[in-house]
Amino acid sequence: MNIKEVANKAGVSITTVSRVLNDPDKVSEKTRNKIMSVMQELNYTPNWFARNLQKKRTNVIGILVPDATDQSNMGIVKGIEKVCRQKNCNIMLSITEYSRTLEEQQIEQLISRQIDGIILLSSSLNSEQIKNLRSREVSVVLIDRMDCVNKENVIYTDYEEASEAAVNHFIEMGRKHIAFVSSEKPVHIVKSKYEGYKKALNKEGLKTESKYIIETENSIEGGIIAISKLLELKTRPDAVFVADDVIAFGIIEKLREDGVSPDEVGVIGFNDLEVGSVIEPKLTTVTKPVYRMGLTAARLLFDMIEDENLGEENQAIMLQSRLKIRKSCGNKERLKEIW
Amino acid sequence: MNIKEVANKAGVSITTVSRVLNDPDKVSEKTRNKIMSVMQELNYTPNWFARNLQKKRTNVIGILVPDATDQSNMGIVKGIEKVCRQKNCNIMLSITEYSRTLEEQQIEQLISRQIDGIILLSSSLNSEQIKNLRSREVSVVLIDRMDCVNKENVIYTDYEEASEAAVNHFIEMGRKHIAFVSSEKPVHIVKSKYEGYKKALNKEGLKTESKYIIETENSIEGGIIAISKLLELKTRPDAVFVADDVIAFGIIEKLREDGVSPDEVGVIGFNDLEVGSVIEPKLTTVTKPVYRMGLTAARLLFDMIEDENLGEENQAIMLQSRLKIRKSCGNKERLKEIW
DNA sequence: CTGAAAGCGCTAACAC
DNA sequence: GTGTTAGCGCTTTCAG
Repeated sequence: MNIKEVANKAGVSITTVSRVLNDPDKVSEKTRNKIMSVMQELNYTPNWFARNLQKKRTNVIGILVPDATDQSNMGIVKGIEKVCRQKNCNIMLSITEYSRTLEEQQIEQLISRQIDGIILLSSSLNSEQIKNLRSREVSVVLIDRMDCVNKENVIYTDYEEASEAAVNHFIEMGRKHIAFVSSEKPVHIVKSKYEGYKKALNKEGLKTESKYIIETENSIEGGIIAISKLLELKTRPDAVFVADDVIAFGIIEKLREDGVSPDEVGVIGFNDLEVGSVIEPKLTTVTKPVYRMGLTAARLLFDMIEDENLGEENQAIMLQSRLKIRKSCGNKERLKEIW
Repeated sequence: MNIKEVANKAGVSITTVSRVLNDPDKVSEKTRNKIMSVMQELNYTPNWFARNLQKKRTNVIGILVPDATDQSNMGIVKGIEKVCRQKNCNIMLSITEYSRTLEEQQIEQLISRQIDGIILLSSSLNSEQIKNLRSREVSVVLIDRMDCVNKENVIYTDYEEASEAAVNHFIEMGRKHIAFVSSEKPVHIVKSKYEGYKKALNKEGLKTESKYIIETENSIEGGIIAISKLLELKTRPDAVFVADDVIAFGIIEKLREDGVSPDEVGVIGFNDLEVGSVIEPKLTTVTKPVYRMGLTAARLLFDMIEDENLGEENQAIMLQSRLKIRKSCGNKERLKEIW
């Protein structure tokens, strides 16, 4: 089923058929109607490939996520999708499993498919590789690569500040031994959070102690393992700042089972996953505006795709995170709680 | 940058260049190396559209999910992606928001992009529409459309049986007033679960009572609202079978806050989300083999794409769900608990 | 307002 | 082993 058959059946040239597809106004209403009904009848769909052969844009963008079951990642994807739908654009989704090699391959694949642009979530590429992407014919927007600010287009959250605020909250409550628990990846996010943690401690003249810095798996199980180690220390921590709510869930559970109250060991998580409000004690956490990050990233990308000039200058956009105080941190007054 | 330039620079014809791309063996090693180095140098990527213009397959499949932040959905997608990666196939992801209209549009879009196949998660289309898809040139696999068994290719879980088993468990424990809480969508899943619930009751000569059947939003909040209604009844239920863990989380929370123990009101959820093991009391739930469903669906789809004959006969594949007994249902013995 | 014809970049017979 | 050539289905000048 192609344009030729439609043209034949309608008794016109293929040019005219093509026109009703691209410039309907330039065809008389009569012929247009005729052609359209023939299209219907023949169940005709224009061949996308033939079409794109002449055009520059494909109306497809790629999204690379490390993990498709990560709630935060998918919240971002949801935001991106929203914008794509308005733009009549399709999404190619690739999963990188936090592996640089996989990510490289997937990017090559996507580029070879002539996508218009690509959004990288917590990319594992080094900045050199990211820079090289600019020589290819795709627009690129990074999410959560704070190290590329000023060099690339990037959307991120003020992880460092937010983390500092969280740890500060512990300090204000008089906690002295504050632990930091995170997964290994994504590197840049973890690093920022750690910096914020360190900053808060240093401001108060406290030192980071390696025994209080735990790296674990990004899962509930990982949290249980991490807190178990911490509880075995001679000097237990009296607070734990956790880089991801999922890990915090495990920590909270273990603490509850061991009968350790938030007064003894406070916990603050990160990302504000919905279930944090259901566990006991309810999780104090730092919000991450995932949906908005997705929207913003997609809009930035389309700005670049649609306006060559905008592609030239890099734009870094920082969105805000804030502390959401609930019970798990041990705060009794909860003056700040508005949730 | 096209094949011609490469050919010129390498001093060969475009055919030879094309051959190193498609049939490297048919080119002498010398020329092949020469051409490949020129490709590198020129940073050449073959034009995907020109290529697919002659070929039948595009190596892209579409996946339609109602909600990208639903853990179960994305677990399935992960399984599909695994297979796609092996097959060197890309995924176009579309989100339907449980809307039939949106779904129709997205499918049209995808088909117009000449995808090889499409996997529909909890589709909202009616069976007529699904049937019509067969006249288009895409292979289709449905997930969770039990009503289409024997008529289409579908992967599903024995929701009905599993639900019956869950409700039976309540009955065995002596519960008399068992409520059923679910969201409105996805219709077919909810229906199956309800059937299982009904079956279990009827077997024991119990009747379903409309006051115990609650439809709510698929969220924690929805769960809170639902259980609140139930608690207000003159005759409170002594057990609640919930169609989705997310709703169950809300229910558990409300019950805990109100000081209602699992002995008074037991709860069993569905889907086995990871956090179910962290809340208090730990959630008894029914597993859903999401990852395996994804794998299976993708393999079925590729079988059809790769082997015309297999496309003819429909295949329905049912995977198993089972009850995972923890504390929330009020089971004291927990003999069956192996988790 | 409509049509003829020249490609878009690549593949696939078919020669040499 | 390599090149010539005819399309794939569509868009887009350029004439009429």
